[in-house]
Amino acid sequence: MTNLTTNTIEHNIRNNMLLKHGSPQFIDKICKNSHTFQVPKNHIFFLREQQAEHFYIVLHGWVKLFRESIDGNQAIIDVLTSGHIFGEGALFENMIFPYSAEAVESMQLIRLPLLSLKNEIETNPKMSLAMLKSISKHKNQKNMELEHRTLQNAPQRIGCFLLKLLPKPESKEAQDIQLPYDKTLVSSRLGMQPETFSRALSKLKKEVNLEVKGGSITVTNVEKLTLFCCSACSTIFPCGDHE
Amino acid sequence: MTNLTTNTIEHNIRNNMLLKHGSPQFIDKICKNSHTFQVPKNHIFFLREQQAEHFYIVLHGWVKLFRESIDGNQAIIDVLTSGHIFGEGALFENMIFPYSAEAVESMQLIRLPLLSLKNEIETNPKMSLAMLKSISKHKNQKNMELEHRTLQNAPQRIGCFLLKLLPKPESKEAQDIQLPYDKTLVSSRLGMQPETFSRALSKLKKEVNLEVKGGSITVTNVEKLTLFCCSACSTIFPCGDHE
DNA sequence: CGAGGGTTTGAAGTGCATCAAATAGTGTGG
DNA sequence: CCACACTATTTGATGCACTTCAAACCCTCG
Repeated sequence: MTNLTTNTIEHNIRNNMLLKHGSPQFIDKICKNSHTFQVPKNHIFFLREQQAEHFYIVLHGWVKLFRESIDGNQAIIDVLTSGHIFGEGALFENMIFPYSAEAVESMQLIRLPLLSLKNEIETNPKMSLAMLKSISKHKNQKNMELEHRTLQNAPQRIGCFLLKLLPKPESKEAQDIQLPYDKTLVSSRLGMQPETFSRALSKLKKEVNLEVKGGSITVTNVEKLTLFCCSACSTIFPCGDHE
Repeated sequence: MTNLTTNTIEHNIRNNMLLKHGSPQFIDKICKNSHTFQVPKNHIFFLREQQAEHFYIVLHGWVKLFRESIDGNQAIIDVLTSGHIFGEGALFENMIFPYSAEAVESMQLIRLPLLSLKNEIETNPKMSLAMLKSISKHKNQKNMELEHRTLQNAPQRIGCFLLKLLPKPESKEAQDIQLPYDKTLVSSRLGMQPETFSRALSKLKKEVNLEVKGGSITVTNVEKLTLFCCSACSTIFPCGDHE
């Protein structure tokens, strides 16, 4: 392990919303027991139901967390990128991963020992409070997603997804967005078919004056977009369904 | 407050999955600061966005937790009965209720001080761990619900709802079920219209040999029902989407 | 018995899925 | 740098699931 990677790892751990609340000893320990590695595109590197010994931080690239039904369909749990951790949920599931994880593209990860985290949560009140905050936030996002599925149609859900990508959420100015991963994945993240996504996006485009060129989208009228999406929803953007 | 109610309250607190992990001083304190009261049918007794000072335990009856969109539709978050607590989520939302609460029928509640709970979580590691377990479980249920919305159709979602009501989940015998609240509410809990519910239930009835008489349902073939619902899902019943 | 809410049924419409095929875009080896 | 292969995306045609609107039915309760 080069000094550079060590620094990168430490930097990532110290900046992670959850881990940074750990004690110095804890940080030290997991840094020492950490490991970075590369995952090739489309590689599934752990499976749901599998015994969990590690959790992960994304250094670079995107991971897809998902579950598969008996008859072969999949439901996307989340799609994460740099700085986000995952796999830690196994702590509350008898050390069994509650979802599978696949590299959306070639990707770099930090692997960290789950037992150390478990121990830190159990012994450091600061850490367990941080964990509470973190899970609670996730739970809220899930509630928002469920609300979206219930109350919003396909174009509105797409619009909401775009709003979350705005570089300056608070500003009303025209803004450029780049879709973070391919449209097929976006569509399944939003619980619809690729064809539906395509058609819904062009409907949205007409409705709120987007400019779409491949994965690049310009939102000319943020207010119009906000109104279009959030009127079906319990909260107006920015609504907390973030990160 | 009669002695009887005091005992009832204490009994409920000591048996609550979350609160029972509190310290004796905490239990004492919240018992002293507790209050039971009756809520008439259809009464909305707190609103989303409202400042939260209390959380609640259901003594008797059913509460509907929900959010309302700008243009007047509602999304059901949960429907709870005896022994369940709610409103505690405000702790992680700057003491603001993240949903509204309405009595589905005339109902009895225990009201408890939220700040005491906050304090206990912050000072008693046992309690914060219990809270972690509790929220984590809720988060999982939300993930399951989202999966169901994505992968199951209306009859399957209803079937899944019925499975959770089985008095002997592990047994394969024919079993009787009573719908816990009216069909309109069940349907919106499952994210569908009452008409859809009605039609989907009769489809399910043909498909897996149910006997339906108003709100009473006999599942004659548990295995068939399980297969029908869970083949669309990532886990076979009993699947953890419970309580 | 009659009023009112819950539930079912019917008819028609809408949105999304599915299947099939065309098109655009990307990376590869020559 | 081009042609090819392969994948992502779009478009068209059609079907199905769920919704919507309307009306009938049923049940309970005063």
